[in-house]
Amino acid sequence: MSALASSNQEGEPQGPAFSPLYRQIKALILRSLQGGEWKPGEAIPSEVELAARFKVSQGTVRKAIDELATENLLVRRQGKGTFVATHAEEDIQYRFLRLVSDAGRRPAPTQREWLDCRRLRSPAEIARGLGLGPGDPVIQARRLLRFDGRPVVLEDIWLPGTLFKGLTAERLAQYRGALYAFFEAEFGVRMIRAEEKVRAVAAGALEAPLLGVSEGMPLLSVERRALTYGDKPVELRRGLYDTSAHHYRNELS
Amino acid sequence: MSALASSNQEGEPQGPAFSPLYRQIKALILRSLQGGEWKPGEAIPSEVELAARFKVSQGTVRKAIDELATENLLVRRQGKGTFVATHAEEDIQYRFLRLVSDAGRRPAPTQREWLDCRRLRSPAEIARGLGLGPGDPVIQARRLLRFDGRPVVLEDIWLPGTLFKGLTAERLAQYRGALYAFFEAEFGVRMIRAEEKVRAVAAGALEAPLLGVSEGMPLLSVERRALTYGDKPVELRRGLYDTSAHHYRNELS
DNA sequence: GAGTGGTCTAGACCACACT
DNA sequence: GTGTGGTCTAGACCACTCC
Repeated sequence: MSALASSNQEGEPQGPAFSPLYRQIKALILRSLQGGEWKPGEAIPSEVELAARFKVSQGTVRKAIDELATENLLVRRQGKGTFVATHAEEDIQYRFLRLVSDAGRRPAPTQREWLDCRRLRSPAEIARGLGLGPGDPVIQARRLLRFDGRPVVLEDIWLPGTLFKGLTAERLAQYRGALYAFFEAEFGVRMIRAEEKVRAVAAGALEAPLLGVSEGMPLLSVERRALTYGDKPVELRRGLYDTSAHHYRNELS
Repeated sequence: MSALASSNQEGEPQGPAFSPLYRQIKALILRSLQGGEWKPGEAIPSEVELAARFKVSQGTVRKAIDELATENLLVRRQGKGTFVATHAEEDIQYRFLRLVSDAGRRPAPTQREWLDCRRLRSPAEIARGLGLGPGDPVIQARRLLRFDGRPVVLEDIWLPGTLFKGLTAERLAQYRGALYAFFEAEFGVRMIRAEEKVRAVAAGALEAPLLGVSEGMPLLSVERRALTYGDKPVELRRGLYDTSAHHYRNELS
């Protein structure tokens, strides 16, 4: 028997149904992750250790970890241990970037150019998307991604100012590697999942020259809302993709 | 002990690594699904029954079914049984349609209009995508989807002629419900998963009037390749979406 | 109450990585 | 060899559905 909340004895009539033990364990592990007890890239305690700590069987811990692994919060490595997922991993970088060259290669941007980075008071729409009050400080940055020298992606990024204190254009320009790895290492902000809204739009007079296309040219507009633990939004992004030699790839199942 | 291929005793030096029992069970269940032993919507035998049939423990069958369930091939229903997934289910219809109204509603098309349906010899590009020889018979159909009366999606669909014998414009027009449910019920073809390539394009002179937009207007081009068992391609689709009041929604994780 | 999937346990053994 | 995750088993009990 574990020391955890046992089944559903009594309780309010409209109780939240029934939560199996392994989900309670999962919630505990999640809290440790969120609280930073184990840092991204580090190993968490072994299954037997956790089983002992929580006073449950190894199988129950396993099932909790299984779910966290399929949610990409943990990574299991046979023979080595279970590790906190990180955007710094070579093969996980640009995990959220769905852009692929028409030849099928999944390109890492060959060049990133920061065009702007400023702090300002949040416009109402941005504040709403980030769950902030209107007028709260936000950081806005703009960058251009090139593939094989050609500009393909123009992105505007909004971040909550309080979470990303000290973020400057210099530090952005300096960092090599994926942006989310940077956020993780420098600000302790982990992107867990994201939602995107994709549309076709016409290139505006301001953006067109940056992407090297003519005004009115169709571009892919990709609005992203990235979330961290507890589904808290921590980034808004609006990308304009030139899809004349690339496309947005998606798997349905 | 089971009667199945036991671990990796000897074998060719470059054996395919190691296949756990539950994966072999999974493969067997998959074969039965593919062979039509259980039809879409029907219940498969209970876990204990399958365990007896395959001479393994219930836990092993469970793990096999677990994987098939996460791949959306089976659906578990506590207390009732495990069922073969079907596109005919109310809440699974339009499972692959990522289009959402900007208000956030996930619309079932209020009207579907078939504009064309013909048999022809496959163009080279289509044949390649469907894994056919050039000149093999294919069916091409075109339809328009309306939401709240407004045309939003114009789709061209290509199907292998041999798999969809007897498909006519009349039968298409007659059927109510999702297209994939129709394919499943009438031709025994089950769509398992799909890949999509999304781009922004300009409305052409021919398509623009059908969608009620002006020529040159940016549209979302969605190319889909749908696969059945064994990753065999059985449908190509090219949709043009008017994204002025709708968008393509995607979840990243 | 009978049957189904869902949870939890305890223990044995296998595959893999490090040392 | 030791420790880690991965597989497999057998059995008990729980939650849900239907009769």
